[in-house]
Amino acid sequence: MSETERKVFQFFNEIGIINQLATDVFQSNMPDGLHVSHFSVLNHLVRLGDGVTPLKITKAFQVTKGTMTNTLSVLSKRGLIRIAPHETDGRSKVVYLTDEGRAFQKQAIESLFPAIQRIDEKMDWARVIKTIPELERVRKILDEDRSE
Amino acid sequence: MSETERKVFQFFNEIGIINQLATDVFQSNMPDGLHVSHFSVLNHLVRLGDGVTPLKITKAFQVTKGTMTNTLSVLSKRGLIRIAPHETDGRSKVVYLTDEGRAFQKQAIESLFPAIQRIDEKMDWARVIKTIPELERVRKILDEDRSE
DNA sequence: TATATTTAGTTCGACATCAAACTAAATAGG
DNA sequence: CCTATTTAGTTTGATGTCGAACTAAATATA
Repeated sequence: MSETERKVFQFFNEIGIINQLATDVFQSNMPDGLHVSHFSVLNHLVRLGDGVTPLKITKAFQVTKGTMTNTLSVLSKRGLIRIAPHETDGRSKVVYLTDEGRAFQKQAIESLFPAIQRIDEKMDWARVIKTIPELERVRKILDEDRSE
Repeated sequence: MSETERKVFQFFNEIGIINQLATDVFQSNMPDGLHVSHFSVLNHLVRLGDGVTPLKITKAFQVTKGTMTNTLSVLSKRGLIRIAPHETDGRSKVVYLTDEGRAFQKQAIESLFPAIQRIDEKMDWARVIKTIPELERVRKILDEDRSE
């Protein structure tokens, strides 16, 4: 294994650990029985707009359709989204945020601010932010590779 | 939400997506019924040395003891590790790699080379590698924050 | 138009993971 | 020493996720 290959593995390893640590912090701030995945879907709908089909969300998150069926049904039972039949396609459905869903998303994000501030002194956010373009590049390449 | 906060969320979001895409590639290269988590434990033992207790591995991966019990029992049933009683502590055990376990780890890593080469043209590894120190810094800060 | 194929979503069985309760061994405090 | 507490690991029930089989609707093709 070459030095470059070793570094590449280290890169993905660091990514994996950071993801796990960050997800754990996030998860510990989720209320009663809600999972990060539920928040993620709500967040997606807030940021990119609701009124989309389950399949579109499935594609965005790169999960199976069965997983999304489950996630959406939990959100729906909680009253955080509303699932309506599709106007023109009898196979399909359309997902809408409810007011409760929007409120939850907002509150969940705010609940993270203490954690961010806790590590604020140690973290040099400017440097962290500088890595984003490169991460975006990597993400896009991996994403293209997947769909080819 | 400030611009910096927005960027911070974007950073962790990119990390999450990259992790998922990379994990999926990795998982699709795992043979018959083995999971990335199984490989990760083997890899950990190869890199940092075997002959350690389950609890130590549990701490390293930041999973619950129950999860590690399950992971190790799968690896043991597959003959990839050997679990022996602890010499001096009757509550504890010691985990050793078998030859099969070492071979599997090696083969699993090699199985990734095609995927790496596939995206090699598009990816500027030098730039990717340059982000590692910053990722390490972030990882360490999150890790310290967790244990405090 | 009638049939075949594709597409959207659900269901099912398997498994990783978690939190919490539990067992057994080691250690601490009296 | 004896009891209480801590520690290492297992077990149990719940849940998120997956892959594969399935249903129903839409579209393509003949």
